[in-house]
Amino acid sequence: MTQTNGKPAPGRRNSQYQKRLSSVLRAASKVIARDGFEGASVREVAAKAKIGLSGIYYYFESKDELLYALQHHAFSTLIESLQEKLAQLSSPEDRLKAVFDNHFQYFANNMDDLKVCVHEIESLSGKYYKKVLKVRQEYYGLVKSVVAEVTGRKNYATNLATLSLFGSLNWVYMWYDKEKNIDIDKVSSQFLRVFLNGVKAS
Amino acid sequence: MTQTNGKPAPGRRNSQYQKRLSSVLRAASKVIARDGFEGASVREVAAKAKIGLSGIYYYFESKDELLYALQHHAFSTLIESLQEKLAQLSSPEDRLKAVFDNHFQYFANNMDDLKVCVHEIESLSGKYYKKVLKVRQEYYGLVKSVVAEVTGRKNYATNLATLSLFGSLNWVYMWYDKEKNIDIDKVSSQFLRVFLNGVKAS
DNA sequence: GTATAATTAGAACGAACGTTCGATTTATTA
DNA sequence: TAATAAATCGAACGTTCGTTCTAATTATAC
Repeated sequence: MTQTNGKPAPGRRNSQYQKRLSSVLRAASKVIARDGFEGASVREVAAKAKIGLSGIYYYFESKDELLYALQHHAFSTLIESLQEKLAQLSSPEDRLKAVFDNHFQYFANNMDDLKVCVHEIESLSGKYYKKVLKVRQEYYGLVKSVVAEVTGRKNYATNLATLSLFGSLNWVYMWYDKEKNIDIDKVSSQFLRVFLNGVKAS
Repeated sequence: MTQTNGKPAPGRRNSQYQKRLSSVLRAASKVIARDGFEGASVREVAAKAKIGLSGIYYYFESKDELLYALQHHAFSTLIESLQEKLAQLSSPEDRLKAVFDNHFQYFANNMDDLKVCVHEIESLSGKYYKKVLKVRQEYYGLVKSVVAEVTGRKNYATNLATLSLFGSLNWVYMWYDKEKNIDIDKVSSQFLRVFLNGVKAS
């Protein structure tokens, strides 16, 4: 299940195909993160991926599908790695810490992808939007259930707290500065502490 | 100081001029909030404002200046109304409550404007970007000082807490549903409670 | 080595965009 | 009412965009 679209099997040159495809994805991530989806041009993505303009359309049927692939892959990875961490933890507070750490770690290692996920949520429509919405809600549901373990109830307040939490996490790309070598683990711990104390006291 | 640009004085028909101008701003706010700045077309803004395409350029010198006017006005209003509220309060917790309420009230009454402020921060460049950055940082500094009153210190933790707070507030437009008649005051109280308990316990 | 499929390259399309310009209409002044 | 300024309009310009198509190239298979 490494394929993101319905293209015919790429034969034995599979490894070359995959390398090209992921270089296109990496380029797209960079350009879209910098210019926004509407502002990003397929021409520049192609140039950055060292491929012809029309070459993009051998790997993706449209600019939309490119964005879809980026977002879907990022959310899937986030969910997968979070579930792996959660499977080994039982204490609600440890599990909540895993939520924070998982998100921040993914952010630290894939800033452009996460920014594209957060900032271009509404740039898709139709089937692509629906598919991304589904995994996004899956991720949201997962986090919400962990928050509910801490608060002890699945009520409106827990729901709002989760939304507040997502706000905090999703805003990070706006102020985090790679150049400043900020310790992302400390940020995660600090965010966790404030949120945890906040919901426990309520 | 009702003028946002350096246009010549509009004579006695000032009232008509101002009405047109604000109808352009309202239309722009709607369209940009829905389609994003890059995706929004000046043609549709003009249509929604019931003016010719070229008429827009009588009031604004460029699409960029339009966005600048929207953002600068929104931040200025946010700062002004917050300062009015703060001037009458002395208790740190009451003042923090005023920060939440002020932001949520403005959001409730000007959703499109606030969304454009949050979502299109990076859509400007050059002089317009710098000017908006300035008022944005003024607003940030104001909120941060109130948070510092509650925590009792202006350290790194307070700084991070403020960033976390802004994330929560700025994310609201992504999930708030006007149709569902959500009580925005309750949302504000709930967000305040979690944040306040969080920073007090730390 | 020849046929077949996978991949790339280049040129071109129509559409939409922000902006400009000159003419025209509407309002104000005297 | 005549002269002046403010405001609006419609048409057009040049550019960039996403996408398509066909031909060429490269790798695989027999």
